[in-house]
Amino acid sequence: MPLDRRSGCPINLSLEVFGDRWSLIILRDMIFGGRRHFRELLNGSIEGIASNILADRLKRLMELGMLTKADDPSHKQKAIYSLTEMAITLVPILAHLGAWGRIWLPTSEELSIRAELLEKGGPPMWEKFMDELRHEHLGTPLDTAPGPSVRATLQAAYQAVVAAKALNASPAA
Amino acid sequence: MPLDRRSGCPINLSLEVFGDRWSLIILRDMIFGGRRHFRELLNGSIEGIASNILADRLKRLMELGMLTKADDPSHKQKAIYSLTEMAITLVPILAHLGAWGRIWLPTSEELSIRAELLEKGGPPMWEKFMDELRHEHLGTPLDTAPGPSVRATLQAAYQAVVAAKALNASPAA
DNA sequence: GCAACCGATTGCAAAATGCAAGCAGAAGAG
DNA sequence: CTCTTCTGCTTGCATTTTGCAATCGGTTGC
Repeated sequence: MPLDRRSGCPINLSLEVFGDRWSLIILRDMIFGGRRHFRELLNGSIEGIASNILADRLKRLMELGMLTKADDPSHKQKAIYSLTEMAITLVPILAHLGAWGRIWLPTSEELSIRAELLEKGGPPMWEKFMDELRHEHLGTPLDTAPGPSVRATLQAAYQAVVAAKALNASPAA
Repeated sequence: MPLDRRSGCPINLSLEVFGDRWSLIILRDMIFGGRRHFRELLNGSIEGIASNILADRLKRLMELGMLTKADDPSHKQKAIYSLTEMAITLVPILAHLGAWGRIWLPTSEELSIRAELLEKGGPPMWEKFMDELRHEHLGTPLDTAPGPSVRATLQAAYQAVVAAKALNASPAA
């Protein structure tokens, strides 16, 4: 999957970066799922990526400048992956993509609630989320008011839907 | 390339629709380039898609509900492809994608001027463009004021940059 | 009549993907 | 210390997708 520069068109070049089935899934799991380690990404995503593909994509995303890799000080064998600013600025695109998919595709309710919330939150919420990601991955100071993180908010909404569905499936006697 | 529903996540489903190298390029050429025929798409795109891939993708995009196909009354062999509302609502995503690519990737100046203009125009310009596309592809009445179309505006900017570059390359004696 | 053009299709080589197994080394439990 | 588990990642191999070039039956313009 070489970046063979088929043309200098911004859309084409963007597609050469994540116009495949897995790159954006990996970034999604890092951004929204907070995953930082190889195994987390391997076992964590619902879609079930193969380990060789994951290794290849991580390498590729690093070469493209979307990720960096560092040793985890707490474990000599662990590598920790970080998003770069380039990857963090994908948040608005992911938000739009999620919103579009939610409208037009057969999404599952519990998995689309996050997209809905992110859409409703709009650019201010995206900015807050990006600020949090910068803090988490780049070490920059948080300039937003303390409180529940955007990721925690989204995650809580997801859990609430899952719980509600479980309740509906087996209602209290 | 089956839509095998790896998961009901909106982002994942979106990727199963256009998470490949060509689908979005075809849509880009239809949306921004105004191309409606097989040959126009085949020869028109700078990236040079193969005819079998183009045929396959057009079929797939039709099955997904992004395109429709009709006979061209002026030519018994010509088929005319139209965007559906589902495809037209990709405009904001394409605008964001173009803006992102323009910042982070080595785009060429003449090809990125359109992305820049579209970004500067913001949501109002996107809405106007979508309205024009609906008129063109779905036959709905235009509800915007008459005047130069968004596509014509973008195209003119592109031509201006090309002309300026040519002038720079061989300045007047 | 005849070349150019229409939307594709075919055959084939090359590349990407998916799957399962395995690797060396480090950490944790007992 | 030993045994098991976990770490990121690699290997081999079958299947699928892609890219390229040639071609097809039919239509159109001249």
